[in-house]
Amino acid sequence: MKRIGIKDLARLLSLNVSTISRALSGHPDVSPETRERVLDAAREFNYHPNLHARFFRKKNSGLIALVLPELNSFFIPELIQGVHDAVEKKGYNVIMFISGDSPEKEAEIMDHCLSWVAEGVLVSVSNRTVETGHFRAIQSAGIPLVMLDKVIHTADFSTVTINDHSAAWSATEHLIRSGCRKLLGVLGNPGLEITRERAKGFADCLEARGFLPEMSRIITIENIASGEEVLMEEVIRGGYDGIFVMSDELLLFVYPALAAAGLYPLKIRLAAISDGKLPHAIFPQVPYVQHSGYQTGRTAAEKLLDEISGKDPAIRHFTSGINLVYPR
Amino acid sequence: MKRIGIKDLARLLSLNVSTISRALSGHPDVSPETRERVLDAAREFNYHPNLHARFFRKKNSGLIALVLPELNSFFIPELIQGVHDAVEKKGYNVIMFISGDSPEKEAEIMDHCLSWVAEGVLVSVSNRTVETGHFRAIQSAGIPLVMLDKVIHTADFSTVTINDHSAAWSATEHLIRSGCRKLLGVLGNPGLEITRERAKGFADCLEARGFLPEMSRIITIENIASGEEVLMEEVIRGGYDGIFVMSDELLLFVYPALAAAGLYPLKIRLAAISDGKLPHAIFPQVPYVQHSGYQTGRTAAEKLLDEISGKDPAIRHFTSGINLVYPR
DNA sequence: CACTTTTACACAAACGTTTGCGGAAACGTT
DNA sequence: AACGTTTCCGCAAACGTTTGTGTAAAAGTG
Repeated sequence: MKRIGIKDLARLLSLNVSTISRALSGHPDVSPETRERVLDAAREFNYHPNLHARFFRKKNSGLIALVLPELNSFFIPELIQGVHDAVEKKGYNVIMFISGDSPEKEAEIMDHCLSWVAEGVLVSVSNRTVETGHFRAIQSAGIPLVMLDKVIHTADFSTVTINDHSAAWSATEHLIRSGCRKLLGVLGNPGLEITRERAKGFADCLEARGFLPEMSRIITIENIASGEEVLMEEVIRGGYDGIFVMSDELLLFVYPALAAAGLYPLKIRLAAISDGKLPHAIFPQVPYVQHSGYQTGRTAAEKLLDEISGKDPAIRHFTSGINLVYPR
Repeated sequence: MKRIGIKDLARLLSLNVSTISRALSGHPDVSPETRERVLDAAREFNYHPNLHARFFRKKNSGLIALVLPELNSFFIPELIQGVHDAVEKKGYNVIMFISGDSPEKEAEIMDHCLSWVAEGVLVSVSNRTVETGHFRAIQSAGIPLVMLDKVIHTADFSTVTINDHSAAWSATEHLIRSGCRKLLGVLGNPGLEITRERAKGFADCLEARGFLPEMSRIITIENIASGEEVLMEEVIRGGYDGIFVMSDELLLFVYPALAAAGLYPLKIRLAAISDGKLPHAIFPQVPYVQHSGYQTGRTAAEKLLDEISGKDPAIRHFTSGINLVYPR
């Protein structure tokens, strides 16, 4: 029942602890025979190194902290998977924190990261965060920090996002090419950079294609509960023939509302930004600009690992590739 | 830049390390004035306790390991959230592992849990796992282990699942009550307990309601790519007026296929088991029996915490509540 | 006042592991 | 045979924290 340690093995084999340690870590200073003896004993008594003791002594932790505002988003699982795959390959483990979209909680979590001696921090910033002091504290402790998905653009942190402007542009252009002449943009939380960028992409595309101001409109859905009402009122009054939907979360209620009103697919076209699951599930399939959560997570983690190993200490801002997916 | 420790504080305040430690942990053996001095200094030099050192000394880790086969499922994020909420309340942290559905990887992960001195392990078992030796190893090291969602039913481990039999029964009964007279069950991987239970619930309900064998059929979709073909062939030949869909993953392609063929919602009714996101997104909304990933994760984590604190060491099998959700 | 008790701190050991250093034995070279 | 080298292992310190024990000084007690 008692956990067996390096000392126990030493006693059992009448060797010194240092020899056991070196045998297990493949140090050349130990003969092949004793190495075998040690490995056999370790297996027999199923020895497992105490990582707390090891990391405590070696002053690193093998931990990458992943901080997320919440988990309900569509592409978060893929993001986690991407992070996980990247860090696992280098022998790191992931310790996960959830800020619940609270800046105070986020600050607490940063303290936790310091306490855990995380070797790197990946953070998708809470929607309500404006102050970045708690992030800076991490950095000034010498711990690399990379923001992903939901980011704050400053010169202090590396970031990985999808190219929101271009994604929105691309989806909008698809609507125009399909023949739409009056467009509505449905957007989320206006405080987020992601929203502003997508709104800008939508607007810029319209301007570039010669749309007059009265030929398009943007509405903001902040409260999902009352959103449907707001949406339908605008749709009925506006006479739109195309709607750009900024996210899966919004598509989740825009589609059924329009379908129930008999507007989709007959009177109104849709185009969305999505990871692809939801548009594929509804009928007729909604064209969408795909953004990969996996890619986002993976890129961010790899950049973080580069910073940890000192390979690329520069602050960089990545945008992951996007591509338009038409209904089959 | 250098990390500041308890010793540094001691030197700065010309106190002994033990006094610092006790001051920070609120031990009564330290006067209010010095406690204040210590706390002030800790804040000023932003001291953060080294958890590796602490846990190493105290022989616990504050870590709960969460082991999942993969992250693509619909209700996994909610499950994670449920686990997270429950353990966080007790001051634990979550360290996450992904087995990629490989039993070998799963065994490796169990070793990792031992090395991390996890205080408890939550595991959703890989689809391909048959041997439970690696789980037993965890237990014999004195670490509680609870299985959730995807479980193996033995007398050795506590489990938390949804009540698959009853959920399937309930969905099936809904179809019958709605007037369906020829039913198809669409099921997933037949190797999983979850599939067998849901198949049984479907069949048992039909039998109880007096359906003759020729009035229903079950098909198994193992490969999602070729699934649509299999499904449509059966549907066209069978003349069904109701389909029971076992999971979100399956609904994801059953719905568009039927809709494209003009069968849903006109000729065929659907009923599913789901966490509720997807059925809400499609139109007309599909009635579903709701199972909560959040509840599953939370219940499992709470049971685990009880076992850790010695409050309820008995092996128990929980099934979380379910309820039928009609379209609005 | 002489005593016991309490208060508030210091001292030091321990947790499991890694690692620089030292050294005996074996081997290789003249 | 005398020396230098290499091989293989032991010794002991160190990492940051907690905690049992020791102890002066202060406070309480009769």
